[in-house]
Amino acid sequence: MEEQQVGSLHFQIDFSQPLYEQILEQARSAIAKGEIALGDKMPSVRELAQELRINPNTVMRAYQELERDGLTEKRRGQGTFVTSSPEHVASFRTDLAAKYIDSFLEQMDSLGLTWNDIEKYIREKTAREGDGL
Amino acid sequence: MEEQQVGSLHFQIDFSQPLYEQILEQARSAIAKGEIALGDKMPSVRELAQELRINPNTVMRAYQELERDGLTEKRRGQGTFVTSSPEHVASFRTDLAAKYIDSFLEQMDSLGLTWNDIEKYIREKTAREGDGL
Amino acid sequence: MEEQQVGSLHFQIDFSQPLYEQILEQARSAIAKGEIALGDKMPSVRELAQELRINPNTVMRAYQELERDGLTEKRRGQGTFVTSSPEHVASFRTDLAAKYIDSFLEQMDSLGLTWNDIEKYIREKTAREGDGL
Amino acid sequence: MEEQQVGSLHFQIDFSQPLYEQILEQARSAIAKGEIALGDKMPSVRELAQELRINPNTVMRAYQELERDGLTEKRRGQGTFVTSSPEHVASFRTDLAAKYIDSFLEQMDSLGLTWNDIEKYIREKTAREGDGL
DNA sequence: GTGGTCTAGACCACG
DNA sequence: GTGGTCTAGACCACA
Repeated sequence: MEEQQVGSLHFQIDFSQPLYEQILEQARSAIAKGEIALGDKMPSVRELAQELRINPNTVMRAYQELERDGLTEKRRGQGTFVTSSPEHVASFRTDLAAKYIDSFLEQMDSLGLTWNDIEKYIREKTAREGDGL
Repeated sequence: MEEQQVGSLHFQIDFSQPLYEQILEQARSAIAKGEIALGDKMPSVRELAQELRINPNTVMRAYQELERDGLTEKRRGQGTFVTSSPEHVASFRTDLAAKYIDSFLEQMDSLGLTWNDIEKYIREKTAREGDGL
Repeated sequence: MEEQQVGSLHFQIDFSQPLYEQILEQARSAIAKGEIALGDKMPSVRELAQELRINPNTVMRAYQELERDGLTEKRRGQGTFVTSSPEHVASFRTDLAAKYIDSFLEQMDSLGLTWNDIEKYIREKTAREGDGL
Repeated sequence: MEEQQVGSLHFQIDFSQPLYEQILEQARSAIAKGEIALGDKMPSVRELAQELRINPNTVMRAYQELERDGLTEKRRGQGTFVTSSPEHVASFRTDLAAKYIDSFLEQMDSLGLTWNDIEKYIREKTAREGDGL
């Protein structure tokens, strides 16, 4: 239940999953949802490591992956910045979503469930939560 | 692209994922979809290991998990059998599906995608494939 | 001047360039030139680290990059293997070569040299070395 | 895509490479190609730093390197000037070109590519671009 | 045995 | 100050 605010980002990490993956995914999500603006400076590797009380190498690994995905850019001696290209973000989002959806459909198919079954579940779930759960 | 038929089951394994998980999931799938009938005998650990050319311990681990899920039962001196209770299978299927769906919705939400976006993607995909691609 | 033979590979490392890059490039080269056969097992991370007397993490970083390039595959608990797909190797080689050539042509252009100048230099060089230098 | 005109020179810098190297190379290129004439005054360190909005130390480092290469001279109280010796420029160009070519040939060799392969690629590329692409 | 993750702490290049 | 590379050494999951 570690919940941390660092600059305009907030992180929640637990120790049952690789830390660098959690940082990666939460940073990705913040960028994809626009919670951190295009062109903005990310927290520095050291700063983030200190705040989350983890090793800088772990943060760096996540940051390298973000850059490989085209979501951030490093500027020597200045820090890490969110890409200022909306196209990069959009195409990344689309690609990842497609990957997630396809693998989800495979999972469902492996249980013998059809798209109708899924829609039904979602409708029920929405109704339940709409009722104030 | 290793594709193997063992008794009434067929397996497809690749080495970039935990082997025991793949066996587990593919056996689960066969039971959930009725590809192997309720009450039927599963291949023995040794037989399956030999056919797939993997370590028996790896198969064993998958079988233990299946039994813990209530999908199979061991009978002393006879081997491992698919449960003969349709209720077990049904409830397992529902639980797992709910788990998959919830985690999928979380993934989508982390990318800032709504249920409408997902439906649109699916419709397009279905159309594409329906056209004979 | 460290020169090392490890299995069918040989490495030569110096400390004026990132070690992981040197390992990466020399392993790439061995695969591209067929010095290690498709499908063959690479030295394990630990083994290579021990032979080259460097840290396993450094080797691992190079290996991760190789896998990202599609030149190797990891098999859990078994080790790292050269891809068995000749297409992967061929396309990797082509892409990388194109990248090298393009950037070389830019360098030459920045010095105001034309393709003819380059050919002339090469012809002279070949002649010199053919003369037994 | 920062593109800047400073006096008779123009610079294009990105932040994913050492800034001082980019300035060095682009200044070199301008001198080698005669875009700035022999004996001409270079922009002052301060002026260039201001225009490119980078740290003066960074520009200084590039200028020191240029002088070490014999391409420029500092004159007390007057500034930095392009050398007025065509021989200096010519020999520098030849040396650097040789260095580039040799290292390029090594790269190609590490991929198992011969001079013929390279020529073929170049011919195709030229054809493609000649067609008006 | 294999690879994967993480820590602590060092030193370097760049701005 | 920033990120980049490396070491030494620990613990984990998988086969």
